[in-house]
Amino acid sequence: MAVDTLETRELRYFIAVAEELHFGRAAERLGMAQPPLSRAIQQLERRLGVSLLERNRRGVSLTGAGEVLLHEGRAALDATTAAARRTRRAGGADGPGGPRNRLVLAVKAAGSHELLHKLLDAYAAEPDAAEIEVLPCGIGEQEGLLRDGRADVALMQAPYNSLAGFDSEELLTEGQIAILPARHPLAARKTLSLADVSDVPDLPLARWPRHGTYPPGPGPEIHDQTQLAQLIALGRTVAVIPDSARAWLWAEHTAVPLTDAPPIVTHIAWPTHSHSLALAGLIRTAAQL
Amino acid sequence: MAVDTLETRELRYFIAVAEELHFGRAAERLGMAQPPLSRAIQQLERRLGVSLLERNRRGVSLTGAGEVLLHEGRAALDATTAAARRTRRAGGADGPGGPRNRLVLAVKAAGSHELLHKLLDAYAAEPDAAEIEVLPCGIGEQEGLLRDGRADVALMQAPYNSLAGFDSEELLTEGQIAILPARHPLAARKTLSLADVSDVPDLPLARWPRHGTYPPGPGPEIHDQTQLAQLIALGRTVAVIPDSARAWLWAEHTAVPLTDAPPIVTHIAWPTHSHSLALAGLIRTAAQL
DNA sequence: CACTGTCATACCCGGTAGGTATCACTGAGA
DNA sequence: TCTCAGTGATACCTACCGGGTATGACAGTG
Repeated sequence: MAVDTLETRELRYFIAVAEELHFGRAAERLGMAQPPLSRAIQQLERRLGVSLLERNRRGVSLTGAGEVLLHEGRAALDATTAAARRTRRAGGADGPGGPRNRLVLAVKAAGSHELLHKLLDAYAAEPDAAEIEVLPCGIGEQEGLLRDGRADVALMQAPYNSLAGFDSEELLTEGQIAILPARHPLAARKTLSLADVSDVPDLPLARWPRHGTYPPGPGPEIHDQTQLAQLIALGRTVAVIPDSARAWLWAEHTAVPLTDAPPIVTHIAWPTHSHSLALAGLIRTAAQL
Repeated sequence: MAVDTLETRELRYFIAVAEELHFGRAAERLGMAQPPLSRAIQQLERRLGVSLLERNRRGVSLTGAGEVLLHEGRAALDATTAAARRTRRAGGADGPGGPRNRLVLAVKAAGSHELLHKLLDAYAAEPDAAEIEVLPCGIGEQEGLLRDGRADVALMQAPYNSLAGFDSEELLTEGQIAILPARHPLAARKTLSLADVSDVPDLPLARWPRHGTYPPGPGPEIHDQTQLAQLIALGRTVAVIPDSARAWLWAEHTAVPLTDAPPIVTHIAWPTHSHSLALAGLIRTAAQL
């Protein structure tokens, strides 16, 4: 085989080993036995002429080239499965008799709710609108969904989401508010600054994941909106979130505008190389909102 | 095999057929016989549950799903070979004893010459600079080189190059000049407007390829700088190019500033997901120029 | 109505991916 | 020091499947 060709199978195998750093567990995850996996990785290293893994006593670690292949390979594997998924969708293979024209729109669950509603209504009114499947996802999951083809287009909020590697169009800029327990003293204020809410001893700031990891700090780690709402209602934390979140405030919550928080810009984003007519229509509709 | 997995081999095969629209020629290009290729495509269609090609009398054409797979598949295949190439480079597999740390920088041949010189000098002065291999390329080839891993980073000029899908940093903004045959009447002017040079009957404007194709028009199609220079010297054409091109003017050329041409912005650009230390150093150096 | 061009089918073969059994090595305890 | 557990590598076998050749089916053409 050519020296700069990789089979998808080889990528899957290497990524499994590189993530587990253990041939046995990687083989189990791949649903195969350990020896053929060892051999496949050896063949890969031999063909590339590069050592990818350091087999030292008690374990495996990545070489520099291995790090590169792990990152580049993930991107390549995502692109490959994206190709398969989008092709299947384009062919209407989702279900028998399913619509031939469908877009999957990834949205952070309960985020940008009002904007999403307006967008869907406006697009549905278009003459030859495709069917839009709304795919609710966790915080910061949109990038991965676009990359591996589970979604075609997403609503993202800068700077929470990274727009790097996607094309995008600005939709909405909004300020941020602090959401506090209604009974907390700070809830009585007309406005607050970031400094006011970031160092309250009895009310540590909630922490959101950024690119898969949580920043350090005393506050609770947040996975979804509901959990956050409950923790605030219980008086355990305070959150800084976009203005449109007022839509889901509870009775025990109080929203106070923040004077100095960075504005949140909601974008509609899609993979750079996309060029389907349905997607173009959706983007045009969104840009006219 | 899982229904949303594609083997690299299948992608190569399908893309060949989709580009040739002819099984026999595609098989020849792939260095194999036609029957196994036909069978492979059938298996692919069956596994995806999607029809990709329309085999009608006298030829083959793409279905909608086929179009999607052609585009997405090209991106995926590029990403895969990029992974292989960059891994090999990271492991120093380029040559025996070759340096472990090397970046390939794609530059339009003879473009941004002065800037490139400054960049290379400044970077070489850095304490732990990697080796930079300058890869001269044709007009608008940088994008492909970055995508399939033949290059790690490129100098691109907006709006000639499309920065979509890459991260980039602005380096230089410059105006444009018209390069004319020295003996032409227009060469005597102090300044010109785009209108002045775009409709001169005896001096049709040279045409550059944009994304692989040439815009229509009477002027000659330009492939490289030297050819352009010669055609201008012969009095056959006029070109509108960035100010820094004064560096390679011939004696028979005259440069006249254009008052209303869009400015050219040279960027340094790299694949979004890159994160090597060497690349980060080069970008930092470039941003400080 | 032969003839040509094109893709599909039938059938065969060899390479290789994957399985099982086992080895070689190393670190941890008793 | 001597097991013993844990890990990756090796040896060997089998079955599948990717690829080749020969040929068929069909349509358009002179």
